[in-house]
Amino acid sequence: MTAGPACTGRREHARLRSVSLTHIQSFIAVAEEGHVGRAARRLHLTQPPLSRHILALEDELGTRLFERTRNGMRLLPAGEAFLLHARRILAEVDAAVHTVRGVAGSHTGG
Amino acid sequence: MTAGPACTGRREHARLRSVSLTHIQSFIAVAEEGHVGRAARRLHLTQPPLSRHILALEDELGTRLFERTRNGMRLLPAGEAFLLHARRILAEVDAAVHTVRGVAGSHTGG
DNA sequence: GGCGGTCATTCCGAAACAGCATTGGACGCC
DNA sequence: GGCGTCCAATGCTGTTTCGGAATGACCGCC
Repeated sequence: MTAGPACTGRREHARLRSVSLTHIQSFIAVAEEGHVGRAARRLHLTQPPLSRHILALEDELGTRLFERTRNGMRLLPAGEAFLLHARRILAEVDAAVHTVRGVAGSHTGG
Repeated sequence: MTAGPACTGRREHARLRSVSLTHIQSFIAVAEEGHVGRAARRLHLTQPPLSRHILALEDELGTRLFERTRNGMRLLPAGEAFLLHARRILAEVDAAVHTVRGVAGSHTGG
């Protein structure tokens, strides 16, 4: 038996061991800006870690999300598909936070 | 009052600086198990970090999500509201991964 | 009063992360 | 064709974050 966590005995939510909201945010920024460096500034980050975010995401998904051109990054079809989901995920998180605050407020503050 | 990075100069996706998919996963596990320790085992984790995840989430949301009883953790209304969103978020992530793999496969594998 | 079970806290070592400096590739210019 | 420019990728290092063992605090039970 493997010694690592690869037992797969549990059927939790599959792996999202690596996909993080930070990576998703980074992906969206790069997709919208078309440049890693510019997206980095928008996120108050520097270029190298942002570049690594994208690489990690692509590695996790097993597919290239962007085409590297000499003008920057262009979305590939897989990237465009992911972008739709990515936006929805962040919107869901936003909604979750908002909802909880609303519920809490109505219960504590009337 | 908190003097954090409340500049809000950028109107990105607001803050989700702290809310992470790991925390959401932890929250769901605790909500379903009703015990931090048991949820920890299910996640192949130990109790202290999991306890911290919940505390961090509650801190981030500004509200208690669970009622601490001597028998474990019981969901408060705010927690129940968050649970619905939490499940949807993870499902969205799952769908995103699935979709991207599908798109990539159809483009590379024919 | 001792015991078992629960979550919260403290401390420490390891892994992850961001940033700096640099490299490598592609194109335009002269 | 060599050189400078613009872009992303990589090596390396300091810092931060994170997980885990041990411990504390609380409560019911016997």
